[in-house]
Amino acid sequence: MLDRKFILENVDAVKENCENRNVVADVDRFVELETIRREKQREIEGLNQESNLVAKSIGKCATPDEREAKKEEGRLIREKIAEVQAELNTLEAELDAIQLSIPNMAHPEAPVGKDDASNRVVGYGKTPLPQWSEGFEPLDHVELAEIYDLIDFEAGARVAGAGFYFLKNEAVLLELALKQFAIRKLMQHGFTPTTTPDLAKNDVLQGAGFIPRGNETQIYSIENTDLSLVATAEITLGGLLTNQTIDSTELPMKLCGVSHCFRTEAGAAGRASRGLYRVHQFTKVEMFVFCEPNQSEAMHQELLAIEREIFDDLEIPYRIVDTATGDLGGPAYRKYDLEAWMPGRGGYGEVTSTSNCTDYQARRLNARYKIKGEKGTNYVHTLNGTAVAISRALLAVLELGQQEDGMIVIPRALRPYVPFVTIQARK
RNA sequence: GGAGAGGUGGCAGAGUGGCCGAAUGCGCGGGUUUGCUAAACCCGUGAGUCCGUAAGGGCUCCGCAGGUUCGAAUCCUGUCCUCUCCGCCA
Repeated sequence: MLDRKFILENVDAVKENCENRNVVADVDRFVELETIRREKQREIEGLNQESNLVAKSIGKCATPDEREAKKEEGRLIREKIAEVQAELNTLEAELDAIQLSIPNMAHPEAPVGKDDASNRVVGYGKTPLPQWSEGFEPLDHVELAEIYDLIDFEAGARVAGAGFYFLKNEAVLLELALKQFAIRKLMQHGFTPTTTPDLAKNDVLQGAGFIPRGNETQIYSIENTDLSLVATAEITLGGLLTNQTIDSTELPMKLCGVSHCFRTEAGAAGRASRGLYRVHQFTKVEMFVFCEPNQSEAMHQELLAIEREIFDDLEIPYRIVDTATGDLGGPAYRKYDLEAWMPGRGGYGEVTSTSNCTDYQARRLNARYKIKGEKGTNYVHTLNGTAVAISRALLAVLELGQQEDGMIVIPRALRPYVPFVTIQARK
């Protein structure tokens, strides 16, 4: 969330930002309420002071009568405090709701536009688009999965419903290979590997900017608990520093988290994509960084560079997209996506996403840092980026690896991790 | 899952209704002394927030949320977490 004082002092900029991001938030109402809240807050503090003074004076009272009079005085003040406090609580609740709905400010260079139509392509990967002979029709991964017996969507549907799947045979080893490959690469780049819980408390979800319950939620929640299945390890890794103040010497803290990711994909039903592209569960290796504010832009470039390296190594052609304001989501200040070429859909499809969330998540999570020898603390900046989302990466590897002679060739970068170089058809 | 114990500042650890934002020790910062280092000694040392140009002052915070009271780290309720023992289990 944004700082309340910042909102008050930058009303026009905040409103314009909401508009650019295609978000409806009642900023005017916020300003109105926050102004009243501040007055009430001061009133309460004054009353508390009075109350404290009365309480302290009681010990020095000479006579019992004097004592009783003071007690009565204190009692009255307490009643008054309770009254004002109740008003304050009502204000807080409404303020909090509005504050949550106000998105992060956007990077001044992020393309302005209502939706993904305004996304800007800012680069391409090293690998050229595949060239097949005239007349050769590449299959999509669903067809390939059938012929090579790699994924069983029907069994997934029988067991858990549409959007679930069983990986089989070489696909299982490829999942493990992609994980290994990504984790080792990140370790080389100074990331500490972790596996994270696949569940998190709803507070933590909210801190990361996810809404655990509600009609449009992406999140599966666990009945009779305040836990939800995570949609990404970004949630759990961000939660790592909840209510923590760490020393600046520990920054930047670069973490890599492996988790399962669960998404309801509510509202996406109509345009649900075929096969592995949009599924309810997948495995992901995620990058997450806590850093000082002046480091975050450079870190963001570093995360993007690592994503490029991974997909260049996997010999997957892609383009880089600078995400438009309207498509950023709440917490992101700036976001780059890598979109891989997917022959089956004859177009590009998102495979990674890296965001600089500045202090937007940190404020809600209350994640701070302290510089030794200096007074006070400050909010850290948080960044996240996909290293490999297995389902979509696997999709691309299979579709791009298919050969006209009927084999699927595995990218060189993965060969150290699997006991095969090609996959043969089974059907 | 059951029984017990406990959660206090960077750490250890006092504190069972007002003299406590919190003793003491360690650590940390500064200084004195000393060929250097060390030791010894002295001073200082939590965070958030509000008012103020500042000096300074107010408010809040002893896991978290409520409650009792003129007054709560201290009493009560709930909750989370940690430890010990038992049960179960990969």
